[in-house]
Amino acid sequence: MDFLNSLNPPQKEAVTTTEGPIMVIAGAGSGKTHVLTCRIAYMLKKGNQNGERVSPFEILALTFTNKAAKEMRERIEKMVGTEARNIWMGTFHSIFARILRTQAEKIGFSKDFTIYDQEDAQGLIKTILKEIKIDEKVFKPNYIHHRISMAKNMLVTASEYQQYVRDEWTEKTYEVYKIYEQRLKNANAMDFDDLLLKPLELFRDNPDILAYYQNRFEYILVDEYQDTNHAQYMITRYLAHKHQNITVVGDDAQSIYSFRGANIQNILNFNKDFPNTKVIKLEQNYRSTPNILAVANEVIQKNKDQIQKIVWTENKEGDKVTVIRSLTEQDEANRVADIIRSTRYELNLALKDFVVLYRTNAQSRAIEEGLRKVGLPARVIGGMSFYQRKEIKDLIAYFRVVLNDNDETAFKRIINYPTRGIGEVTIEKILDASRKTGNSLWYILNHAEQYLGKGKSTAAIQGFVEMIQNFRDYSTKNDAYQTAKHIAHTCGLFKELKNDTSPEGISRVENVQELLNAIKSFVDDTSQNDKSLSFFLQEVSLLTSADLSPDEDAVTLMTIHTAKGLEFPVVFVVGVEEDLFPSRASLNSRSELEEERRLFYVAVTRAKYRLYISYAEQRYRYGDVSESTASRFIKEINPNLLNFEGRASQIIRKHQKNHQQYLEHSLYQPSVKSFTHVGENIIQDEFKGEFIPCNPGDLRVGMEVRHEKFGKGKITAIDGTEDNFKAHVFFNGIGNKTLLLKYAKLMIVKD
DNA sequence: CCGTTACTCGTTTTT
DNA sequence: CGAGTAACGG
Repeated sequence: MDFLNSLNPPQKEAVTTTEGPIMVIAGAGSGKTHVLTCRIAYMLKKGNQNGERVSPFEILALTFTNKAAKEMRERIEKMVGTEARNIWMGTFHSIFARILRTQAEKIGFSKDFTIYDQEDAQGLIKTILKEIKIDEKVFKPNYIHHRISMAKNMLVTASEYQQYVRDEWTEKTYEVYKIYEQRLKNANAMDFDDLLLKPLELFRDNPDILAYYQNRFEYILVDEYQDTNHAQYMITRYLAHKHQNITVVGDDAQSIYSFRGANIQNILNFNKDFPNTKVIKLEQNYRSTPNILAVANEVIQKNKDQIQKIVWTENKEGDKVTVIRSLTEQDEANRVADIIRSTRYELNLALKDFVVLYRTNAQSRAIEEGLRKVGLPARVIGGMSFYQRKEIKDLIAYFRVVLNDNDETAFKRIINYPTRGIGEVTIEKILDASRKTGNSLWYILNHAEQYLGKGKSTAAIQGFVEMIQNFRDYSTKNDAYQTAKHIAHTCGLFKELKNDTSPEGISRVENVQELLNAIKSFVDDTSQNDKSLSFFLQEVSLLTSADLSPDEDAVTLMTIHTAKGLEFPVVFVVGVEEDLFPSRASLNSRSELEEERRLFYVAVTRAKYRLYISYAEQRYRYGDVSESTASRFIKEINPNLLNFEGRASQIIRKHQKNHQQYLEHSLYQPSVKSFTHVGENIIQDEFKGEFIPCNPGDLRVGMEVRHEKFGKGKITAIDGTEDNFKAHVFFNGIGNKTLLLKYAKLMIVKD
């Protein structure tokens, strides 16, 4: 196994320990993906520890994005060949959507169930609010949806939710939740949360099915475990129950999705559920320079909730981290553009080696504009993704109606788009009739005359019904692409869009064409055997912004959340200002503030060679200017690690003062952590052993040392020459220090 | 029934 | 500022 040589000892252990529960705490840039890849390749090629062959069909690997899965699969394929294609690998959502499709009847759905995205779900909630006359100005649909979603994540069903009702809010949520679930079911639709909930229901009520999957998935791997929610946690627990061969990989310091229900306790409590868990820590970073890492370590150290670990590196020193202060956000964008323009030649980098990261999608505009002005192409990831565009969703709604005649949300979207004389009043009548009689929308539409009488509207409806019927017939005789093309040209959408000759209008036509192309290549894809339109829609509805990656050479712009798991030679983190990052909404609670800090940690650790942290003193908010100040996260960094761009001396002095004040007066306390037992074990490990005196020459990067004054720390780098050896040491709760070995009496910690 | 115009409100982050 | 909604006139 030649690739084992590329692994350090803990990595090797994580790869070759095939049996039993394992938790890998993988610091940023510690080769986590490499380990996962090698681990699977190792099992396939070499078999398990008992010397048995492992088949790819027995491995289930759950990742955070489809892109991560795709990349991992490709890398494994390079190592072991085409059998890699047979591994079950994907996001929780896509894997279980696939399983649900084969088992849908068992839980009262048909296999062509529709997946409702955020917009669909919220739209449905909105109509429910209207129907039961709850003021949507007070009880915001998105907020209600969030509460329902959280409840679902916690496996609280609508009827169980009743016991949590204590005020007006929970009461309304309860009312809506009940109807919402009913309506989803009637529509033969599931929302994102259902894709995790329904499998659990399926397993709970069908022990034979559970047993089947438990047997089948002998080895389970979960990546980004720190961002799994309770439902995902339960799924893995169910599935791993029989074989107990579960490997979870994660980094508590990179847990940034609690707003989506991610539960950090999953990682902290893992070995309660799997008592013989082997904990492996990967702490050597292969990505970033010591300077970048020092900044990251120093900031994250301010968090109370964390598993103690020290990420260190042997990489070359590199440049200091640069802090950029700008007057306005335009100014900020110009500077970023300027730096990219000059650095790309200086460092001989491609444009796609640069990334600009921000806290909120809204910030992308100014940066885009700044880059455009100097002629640098930019690629904005996220925000409104392709499949969320109106014209795309419109066409997809036609597909959905053709496949699933109960899909209420899709019906409402297209019944009068393009306009065909079926107005609001008429639609209301139809919905009303459906609700009153309990008949489906499709049924009412088919018997329009009976419910609405004869008239213009009824004729229009009959025309619509005929059209859909025609599409349905067509779809049974033609493939997905032919069908899609036929629908797009016949439903009037193309005609409607072509009327608009503005640049945006033209781009909309192109987008629709692009969707058709995507379906064509889906049909032509030989590695895919399910070629139905239905399967295409399923795949499409679970795409992430990170999943789309055209390979043009352009500067990448995205949110920090989207950047998780990626790395770039040069990183700009922009808008690092109070009230923006950390977000104003997070200031009320410690845990939310700590999540912001973890987010900052994620941002910083994306950088390989150069990192710029930028803030502007003025920024547009809600259309008018507002003043802003540097984020506390900047002040938490030791100024010795930083370079200040612009009116330097003045700013440095100010910054040093800030930092000093911060250390003296702030809430900052050396880390006395609140740990669970996992954390405690890890801490205890670090405190056992004795100290031995040493000569400067004995010290190596990665060693644990003890300093008289600063206590215990880990060497993150060594430089200087002969007499002047300097060690960069990261001390627990104190941060980075550079020590002259001549003077510092360091002791090696021996275990 | 349809399209235009005036107003309100909001920003976290996304499978 | 811009998206999304309510109100109005054709």
